[in-house]
Amino acid sequence: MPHCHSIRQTLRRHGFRVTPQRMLILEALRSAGRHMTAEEIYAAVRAYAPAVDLSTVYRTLRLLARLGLLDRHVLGEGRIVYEWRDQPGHAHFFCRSCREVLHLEADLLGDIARELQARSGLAIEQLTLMLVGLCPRCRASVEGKKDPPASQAAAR
Amino acid sequence: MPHCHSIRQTLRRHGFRVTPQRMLILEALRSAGRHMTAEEIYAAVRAYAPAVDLSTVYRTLRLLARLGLLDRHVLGEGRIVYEWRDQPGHAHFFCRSCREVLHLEADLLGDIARELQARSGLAIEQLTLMLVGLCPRCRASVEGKKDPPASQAAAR
DNA sequence: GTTCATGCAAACACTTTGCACTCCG
DNA sequence: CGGAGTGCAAAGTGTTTGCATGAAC
Repeated sequence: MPHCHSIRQTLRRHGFRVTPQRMLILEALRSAGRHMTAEEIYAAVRAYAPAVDLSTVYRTLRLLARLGLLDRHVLGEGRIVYEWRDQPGHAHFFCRSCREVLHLEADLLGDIARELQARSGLAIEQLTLMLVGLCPRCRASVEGKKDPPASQAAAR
Repeated sequence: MPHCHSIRQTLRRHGFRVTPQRMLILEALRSAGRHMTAEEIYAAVRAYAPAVDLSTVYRTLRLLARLGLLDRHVLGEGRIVYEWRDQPGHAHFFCRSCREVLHLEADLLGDIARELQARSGLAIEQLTLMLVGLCPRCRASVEGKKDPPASQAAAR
């Protein structure tokens, strides 16, 4: 666990305790290397420590997010996910067909933030670009069929 | 009600019925001219028709969003709001201090979508730019104080 | 030893669903 | 009239909270 020490420091510096639960949750996210829902994190942690409670996961995620040790994102359909804070800025793409979530390297995000900040006088601390549509695969599979934009079948 | 006729047409065209509930919900959003949560829409509609049920509001919002008659957005903290589809594209800014939501005119959104679409091969249908930070007013009010990035008090 | 954090269970907010009746077309 | 749409009640999700026990420092 490389960042282990600095994490302990961050917790202690703000007057919080270093508990196995907190370290486990961080480690689960770090080693997964992808975003996870609270439920997924709960499952991952319980593989190591079956006694950990879901409420502890929620409490811990909120704390760690506010300490800046991990990021919280709201995806396409309102699903909330967390991820280890490493990539500086990237966008999430939600495919409405296969329900897959893709990460997009978006060098644009920094530019967008700067641009908006200059224009508006806002202090932008977090920027999330959320996209919904069809991934290349699903796009190809519906190609050819005239897709009815919102047929009765599709709308329910 | 100006758009009234084309709305009826859109519903009929897809085989859905025109009901007072559906028209009331659309009208509530149109006349409000701002985004509203399901609960807010429910309250607004009940002012005119007290018998309308909350489940009908949810069912109708989902239907109308899929027909493209209104937009569904996920805001800063995961709150879901709906709004009358008029502005082509704009971003939401959530101030973490006063919890206000500001609309930003973002001419950039179109450009961003085109850029990403070209690079990635994705079919981008919906693009939401979600910002969190401090609005100019709150920014000014915390100026001077060295704000502790995540003090114990702030973190719980 | 204090105090903070956890596990447990219960409450909570928001959204969806099953069903009989209603009313649009 | 037939079936889509509604109101009602109930269940489902995902998340938060109160409290006594247990762990971190």
